[in-house]
Amino acid sequence: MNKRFLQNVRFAPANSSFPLSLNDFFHLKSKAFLVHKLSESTDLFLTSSLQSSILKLGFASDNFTVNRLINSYVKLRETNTARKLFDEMPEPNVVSWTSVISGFNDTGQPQTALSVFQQMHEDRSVAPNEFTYASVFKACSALAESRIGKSIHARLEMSGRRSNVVVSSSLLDMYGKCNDVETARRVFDSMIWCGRNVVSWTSMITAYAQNARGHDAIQLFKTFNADTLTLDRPNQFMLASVISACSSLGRLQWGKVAHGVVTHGGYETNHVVATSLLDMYAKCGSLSCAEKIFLRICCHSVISYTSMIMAKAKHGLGEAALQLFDEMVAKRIRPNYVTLLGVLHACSHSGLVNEGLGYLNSMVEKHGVVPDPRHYTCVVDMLGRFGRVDEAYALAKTVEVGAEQGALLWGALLSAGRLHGRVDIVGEASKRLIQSNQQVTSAYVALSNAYAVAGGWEDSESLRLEMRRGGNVKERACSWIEIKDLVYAFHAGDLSCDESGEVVRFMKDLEKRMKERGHRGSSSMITASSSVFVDVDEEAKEEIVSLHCERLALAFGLIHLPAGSTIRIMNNLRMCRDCHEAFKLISEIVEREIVVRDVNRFHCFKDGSCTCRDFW
DNA sequence: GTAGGGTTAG
Repeated sequence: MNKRFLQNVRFAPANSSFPLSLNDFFHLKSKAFLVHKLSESTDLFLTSSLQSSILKLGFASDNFTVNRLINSYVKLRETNTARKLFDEMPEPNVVSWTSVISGFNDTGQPQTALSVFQQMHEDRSVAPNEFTYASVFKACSALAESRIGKSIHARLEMSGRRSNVVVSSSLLDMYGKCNDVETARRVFDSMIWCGRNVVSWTSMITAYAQNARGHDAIQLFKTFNADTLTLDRPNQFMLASVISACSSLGRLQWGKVAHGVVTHGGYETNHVVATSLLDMYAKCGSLSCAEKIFLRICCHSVISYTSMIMAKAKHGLGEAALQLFDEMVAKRIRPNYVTLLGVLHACSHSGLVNEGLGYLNSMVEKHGVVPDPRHYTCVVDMLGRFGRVDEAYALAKTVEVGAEQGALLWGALLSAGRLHGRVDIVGEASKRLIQSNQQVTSAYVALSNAYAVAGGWEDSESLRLEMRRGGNVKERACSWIEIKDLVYAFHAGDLSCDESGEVVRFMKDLEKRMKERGHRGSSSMITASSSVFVDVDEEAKEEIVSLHCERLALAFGLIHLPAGSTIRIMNNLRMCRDCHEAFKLISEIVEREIVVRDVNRFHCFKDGSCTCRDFW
């Protein structure tokens, strides 16, 4: 062996599992061998050793070899070294540019990826190819940056370059992530010319699922399965998105069917699929199934723990959620901002107010998570629910917030003011919402009612007039219940079900029993029940606390309530400060376990006729 | 040689 050559190769420490055999050293002069080793390298020490050889052997000016070296560093997430090599290239080619762009994407630096693309555009010496465009659209997706994405899309169209399935998939994914579902669909439809594969179908299903178009997502999944042109079968990516669509619709039966497909396809052990199933069961009211899935996950992540914490929190099991959080921290799984939102949510929905404040104040110090407006909104909501409205207001005023997140913050305060009859707080929150052009209709209605309650009828009337002139029409709130595999919908103000009969009798009985137990919020149940014509109650109906449908239907079946009544009771119970206590009591009355589910995120469906059978 | 899709909040 050439002694001088060996001096150029850095050797690994004695205890390292260095991936070059003695035999390999005899081939180190060969460019093909170096390139081959680079593509295999999963070891920074090996890649840097190979780099030394490349330099010494005079391959530094060879684009092909240097590109391989750049790719090797990119795979090792050493983007700074990759960038340095790139910057030193006298004439980088399109692969060099694209490798660097894709490297920044893969290491969570999409902004830098876009700036490299911009530099490439200004440089003008090399034209981007399909690979470059696919990487750039991916960067735009990560940033949800539709303005830049659209201009690059236009540049691609003008270049006359034919799009392929990968470029089009990344393009439609970008539009989906930027909430432009219609353009995403147009791209998907245009793909009939370049062909579609399981990735493009998944991207479109995901675009629907992530943009509150769950029915369209499921419809497209059905079309995919019926499509005779594709030989692809649903894989773990597609199933995770379909399950997410079922969650967003709150359709337990569809979710169960999707679970069947998961089991049939052998994807139950995939942790992303399992997490989406967990979330689906929790959102569709079946906490016990969610827990079963959670216990089966062998390799837990921050997301699986966060989903389970959130599930318990939403089902009113605050202490169990906090216990799970402790377990997660003990396992050294680092919580993120969503986990802390779950923890605060747990405190908020279980009356653990001081604990919640403690978590908010120690987030940075203990978990390294800086509270953002969403965390403050959760705490404002928590303080407001438990009557500490002034503290909630004081906290809200300290939060620096944009219009969109401000709507949530001041919306939470508005609810608190309304719940506790604080006209001043309702007025303040409503004004802020109207000024920032957010939730204007809700704010007008709340403010008008607040004036009316305080006796300011003229102010109230003039506000209503102003609201009508501005064309602000209140959308009708809608709730629904799934019994077996059929869905029944009920609109606010719809009096088709017997309001004054069995529902009110049931509520009065519940109120009596709660008073006997010393609970104080019960009077608002009947107030809400009997004031369905007042706008403030219409507002309240948008913030629905729902019950586990199937069990509840069975439960209420025992006391012969019509199916629609359950929805009325749910809406009325939402007004009750001790609603979890009320649920417990109902469980005892009907001798069935009842699980609470929060359907705030769900969207009004239009088609109640779909059943499990025509889904699959 | 380089490229695309999935799960967690409100």
